Amino acid sequence: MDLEQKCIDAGLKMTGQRKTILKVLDESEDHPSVEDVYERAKEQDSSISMATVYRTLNLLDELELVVRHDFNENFSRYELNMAHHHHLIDVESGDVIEFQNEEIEKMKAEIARKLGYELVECRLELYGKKIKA
Amino acid sequence: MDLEQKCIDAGLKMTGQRKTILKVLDESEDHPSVEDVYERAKEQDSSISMATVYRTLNLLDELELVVRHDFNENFSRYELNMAHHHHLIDVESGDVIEFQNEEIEKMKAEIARKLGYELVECRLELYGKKIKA
DNA sequence: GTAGCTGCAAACTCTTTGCAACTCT
DNA sequence: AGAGTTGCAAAGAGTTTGCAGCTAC
Repeated sequence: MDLEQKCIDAGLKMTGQRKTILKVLDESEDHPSVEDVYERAKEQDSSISMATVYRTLNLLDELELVVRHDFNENFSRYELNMAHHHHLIDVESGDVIEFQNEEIEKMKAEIARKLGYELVECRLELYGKKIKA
Repeated sequence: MDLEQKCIDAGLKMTGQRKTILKVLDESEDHPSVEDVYERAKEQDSSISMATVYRTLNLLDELELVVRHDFNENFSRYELNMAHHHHLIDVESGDVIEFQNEEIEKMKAEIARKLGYELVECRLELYGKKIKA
């Protein structure tokens, strides 16, 4: 099921601006900031406003179609909520690498359970320096 | 308290305000926001200003005497940089529980290494719901 | 037709900063 | 004495919101 359909199912109107923003997110291979999304959306629809980008990203976040990140910056970054994964941030270049690890997933749930909690969500971010070959 | 000594060693002047803020941090068992630190510091020195609290926390962060957190809120929380640990945040009450896990520590470093990185830092936060007994 | 959406600008929140006065060393 | 620190108020950055007009359904 595609993104637009999920929005419609959630009761959202499929306006041109929303289509544009969804397209931008879908085409982004990185983790764009709100500003980034705004810039990219403007290329396709120059009348789009920052307020709409904020409102739309907040809606998508509530619907959990998008994941909001905060990589120790003073603004948010977004990405589509696809396969569950974590991030390694290159402290020198700012590059973001995605990874998954089954063992860690199990361990997280296990730790939460031992503390008397059911794991709802989690953030794991590694910050590293590239090893020179 | 060798916190003060560490600050002096770093070349900071030990002003009354800084002593107060260090004391507040040392006595806090939670993860106070800047506002919290300010309120608690004001109880001991009513003339202290928000600007000084911000400036001091930023300095302590640079000296790595303090760790800045951002638990998906739109403001920062701080705690003294003591033993390395992670946090489980109760999504219903906002309570923060600290934990450590050797196995996860090893795995983190291992994952980073496999991706060609030397682990410099890391954030692991679990968000959970209390399991009713 | 109307509930919901949009752009604009103003407002808000958290944080930083310029400046003149003050204080630790 | 002098460099560093402070409080104040103003400025900044990121984000939210009230409103009047517009649009998808």
